Order: sequence, then C-alpha cells, then structure tokens
Amino acid sequence: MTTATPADPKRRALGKGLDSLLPRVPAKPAETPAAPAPEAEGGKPREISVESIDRNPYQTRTVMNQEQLSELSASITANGVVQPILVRPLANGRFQLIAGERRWRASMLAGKKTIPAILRQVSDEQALEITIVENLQRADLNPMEQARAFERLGREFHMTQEQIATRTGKDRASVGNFLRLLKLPNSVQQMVESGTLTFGHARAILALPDPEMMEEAAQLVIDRGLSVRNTEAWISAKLNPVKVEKPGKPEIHEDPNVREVREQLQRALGLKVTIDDHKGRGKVIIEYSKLEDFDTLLESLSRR
Amino acid sequence: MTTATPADPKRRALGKGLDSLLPRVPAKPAETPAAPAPEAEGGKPREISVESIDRNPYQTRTVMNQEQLSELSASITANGVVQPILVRPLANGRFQLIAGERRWRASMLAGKKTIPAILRQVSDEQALEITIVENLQRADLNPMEQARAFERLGREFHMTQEQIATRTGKDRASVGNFLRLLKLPNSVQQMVESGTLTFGHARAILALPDPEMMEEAAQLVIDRGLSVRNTEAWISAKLNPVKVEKPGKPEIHEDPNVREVREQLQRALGLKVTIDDHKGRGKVIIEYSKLEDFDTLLESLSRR
DNA sequence: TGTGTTTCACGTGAAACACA
DNA sequence: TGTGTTTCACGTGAAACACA
Repeated sequence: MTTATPADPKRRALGKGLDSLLPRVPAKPAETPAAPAPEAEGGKPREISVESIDRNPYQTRTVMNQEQLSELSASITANGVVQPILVRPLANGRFQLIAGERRWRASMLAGKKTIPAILRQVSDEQALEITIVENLQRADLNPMEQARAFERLGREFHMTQEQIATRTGKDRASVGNFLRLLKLPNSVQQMVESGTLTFGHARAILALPDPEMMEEAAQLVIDRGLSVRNTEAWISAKLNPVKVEKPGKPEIHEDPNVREVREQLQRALGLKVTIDDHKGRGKVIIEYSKLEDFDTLLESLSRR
Repeated sequence: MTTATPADPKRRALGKGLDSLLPRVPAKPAETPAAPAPEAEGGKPREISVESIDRNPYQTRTVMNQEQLSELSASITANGVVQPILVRPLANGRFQLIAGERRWRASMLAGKKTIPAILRQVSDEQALEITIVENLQRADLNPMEQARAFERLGREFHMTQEQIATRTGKDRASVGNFLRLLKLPNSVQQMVESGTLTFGHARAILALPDPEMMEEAAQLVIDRGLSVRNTEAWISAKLNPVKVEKPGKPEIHEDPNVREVREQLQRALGLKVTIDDHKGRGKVIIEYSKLEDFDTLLESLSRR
C-alpha cells in the first residue's frame, strides 16, 4: 500500500510548479542561484548565446502548446530564464540542446540574446535517452504514446523494465503493462490513442488469446459501455467458461470420501448435512426444520 | 452511471488544449476566425489597444504561473493572440478586463500594441461572476479554494447549488460537498488546504457531531494512514456503536435456552459449536481443525 | 533477477437517500 | 424545488502471483 495516503508528499508537489523557485524581481539570471536541471549533477550554469544553440535532433514533439510557450516567454521577459537548459558542446564550437527546448524557444521569442545553460559532455545515446525521459515526464501523453516511449527506452538502450521504471519514476508493473499495449491489434491501439478505450479496458482485453477476439471485445465494451471491472469479469468468464459453481460452495466438487461420510451421516440422522472441509479443517453443518429433529440431534451429540 | 465510460467525450478533450484551434502560420489575428470566448454569445472580436485596458479588479489570483505566462507570450509573438479576451467598455472610454488576464499580460510582454477583444456590456455583478467561474475552471485549485469560490457564488449572487453546478459544470452534490468543507474546524481546513488530508477524508470526517471530534479524527487518519474507505467505516462505527453483531450473525442475541444447549454441546464435543436457530428451524454448525476431531465427531453422530 | 499478467485498494465524483 | 449527507462505482496504478 504505497498509493496516496493522506500525507503522501507526492500529492503536495502537485500544481505548484516552479513558482516558488522563481525570483520575484527581475535579476541577472547568471547571478541567480537557480535550481539545477534534474539531470545535471555538476557544473554551474553559464550564460551562452541563444544563437549558438542547435535544436535537439531527437526531440520528436515538434508541435508545442503555443499558449504555454507564450506564457513562458512572458515570464522570461519579466524574470529572466530561471531553470538552466541542458546542452552539450559540439566540435564546431556550437552547442546542441539536450533538455529545455521550451525554455530555449521561449527565450528567443522573448528577445533574449543569452540563456543560462549547463554544459555537459554526453554521448548521442545519453542525449536521446534524456530527451525521451523528459518527454515521458510531461503529463500529457496518451497511453499509446507512453507505451512507445517505454518501448524505445528498452529497445535502444537495452534497459530492463526495472531500470525504465526507476528512471521515469513509474512502477515496474506499470511499465510492463504499458508495453503490453503494443501487442493489441492496430484497431484497438487506435481506440486507446483516441481515448475511446481507456488503459484499463485495453489491459483487460489483452488477456484474450487472439487479435480477432480482442477487436470483438473492444467493440462490445464500447457498445455496452462496460466498466473496466465489468470488462475484466466478462473476459475472465469467457476464458473460464466451465466453472458454473460458485467458489463458496465447494460441495459440488466434493471429495468422494467426504461425500461418502456426509451421506452416511445424513442417513443416520435423517437431516441435511453439509461438510465444508479444507484439508482436515472445517465445519459440519446440520440443518433441522422441526424442534423435534433438533432434540434428536442433541441427544446423539451429547451421548458419549 | 454518468462517469467516464469508454467513449465519454469529456475524456477526449483532455490535454489537447487549444492547439487544434491555433493557426499554423502567423496571421493577422483580427482576420482569423477565432473561437469565441466561452462566455461570449455575440459580437465579433475587435482589435483594441492593450494600453486602454484596466486590470480586472475582481481577479484575486495575482500570482500567476510565470513559466506558463512566458510560454503564452512566446506563442503570441509567433502566432498572434488567438482567443479574444472579454472586456467591458467603461464610461471614460477605456475598457475593463473581464476574462483573459493571462492572454492580456502575455500580449503586453510579447510587445503587442493591440489585442483582439470581445466587447460586452456587463454589470459589476456579472463581471465578478464570470471571473469567479473562470477561476474555478482552471484545474489547479485545492478543495478549500474551490469551496470558497462556490460559497462566494452562493452568497454574492444568490445562486442555488443547482445553478452553481450548471454554471461550473459540476454535479450539484459535489458543489454541496465542497461547501460543507467550510464547516470543518480551521485546523482541519488547513490540512485539506495543504493536501495533508484529501477531500474524501475531510468529507467523511464531517459526519462527526462536533469540531473537537473532527480534529481528533483528522489526526487519527493521518497517524494511522487510513484510507478514505477506512475513515468512513471508522466514523460510522463511532457514530453507531450499539450494534456489535453483524446482521448475518443473529446468534449474539442468543436465546438463553439456545445458549445453554450450545455451551453444553460445546463442552461435550470439545469443539466450537454455533446454533443458528429461527423459531425451531435452523442449523447446527460444528467446527473442527484436526482430522482427529472430525473422526470423533462422526462417531458421536453415527452412533444411534 | 526479469518479465508477464491479474486482481483489487485507492480517492474522486456522483448516484442515492433523507428531509423540509 | 432545494439542500444535506452517505455510500459506492469508477479507472488507475501498483501489489501480488506466476514463471523462467
């Protein structure tokens, strides 16, 4: 039970953003004791020319939220760039952006000539990895997008699910479950991508043995408006159609020995007997419908 | 059952923002067929000077997310202001802002001289109301802030809970439950404000009859890390302490005669015995935990 | 250790019930 | 109709189980 209990500090952090870290008055950014970028362990931020920075070639999300971008730019005009971006030096004397594309673009839009940056020697691989992880930590990815990002971390960086989980702050099982979405037939993946089907529904559907059944099930979920819990139950029933009995009534799959004893007892007492045995522990239940039967029963039991 | 079923259109809208409405190339904003502000029914947007606009005196949130503000400004530099702001004409020829403070501030930061605005004759009252509702629709209010906003709508505009619900897109019961938070003692309100206690915990605590008990309960919830469901159960038990028995186990109000017999039987057999009697019909349940006990029991029962 | 998979506790939000 | 209040279905995320 590590989910949100009342005092969970993760809940506290929500929605506050960087506000508390921002200086209230304009200041020369280089002099500001700004918070380091999450990935940067060492190195003080340095002011570098925005013109000397090349775009991150690994950044796939070219369409940014324009409104947010504008807001950030306005803040930069007012307060300066606060959190340094992360760049790596190139051989030609220029810099390549690794993390902070929005801050960089906003700064240019705000008319800034320089931007505080942390310089770090990272390989192509590391740069790509940082970019993917940064994207994952933005909250607006749909489940299929997350799945593809996890998949890439696994495939291109040979990270285990465990490592991906640690790196992105998710749970290992969740990483695994997102990855499983990629095994859905395309039509169903599309439904998840568009939000027609939730992550929970899709995950339940994955229990089915073939793509055709998954497509059928997805359609049925949508048509009937099944909840995730109902979907789980429906699919479980479809996969285990034999068990007609309820698990609470084990006397249907009665052990032959137990059955023998029970029937013998039933004949002896002339009353309905149920034996609810679990490996030598259990209950003997004797039903009576007349007080007279009860008295007879008592006699049998007390007589030793 | 109107919560998120798979095809719920409300889910679709999430996280996409205004992106799809934004023009992809810079354009003269006045010519753009921009989406109207949610509250504006009529009137084409007009370009007005940013200098001629006075700040919304009802806007209480003066601390804006600076990063977002900057981003918005950058977008405005790139694409122009997209969604018109809402203003009302003042007697002195100037305009007073009603909705769109962020867009207005971002535009100024982006160096714009004019901004598209919808002019609307609204009373002081209406202006305030629009402002409060707009704030409520921003997603980052904590439960206490929401409660105070609802309270204000009720107090200052004599809106019923039903009307508030319609106006803000919430459910009537939810509005009521938020309002109830204001009846919590201050210390507990503080815990909700800071996220130490969730909305669900607080609401359950409200069932208690006095503030002292509420404070005690809140502390207990935090100390023991109770879930909302556990909190509900604990409080319900505290309020209904009489019923010790479960409804399914009426043998606690055992008939003295039945009890006598049962105890006698228990002693004779050396096993736990339950007698579930309903006016001369019922069951005798004998529990065993060793096979040996079971055999002894069988002997007693079979011997007639 | 690593992965695949199912099940279910979690807090939220609204349905449901009660009362005036 | 309007409000107060409790209860519980909802999808998510992780615990739990299974297997190699």
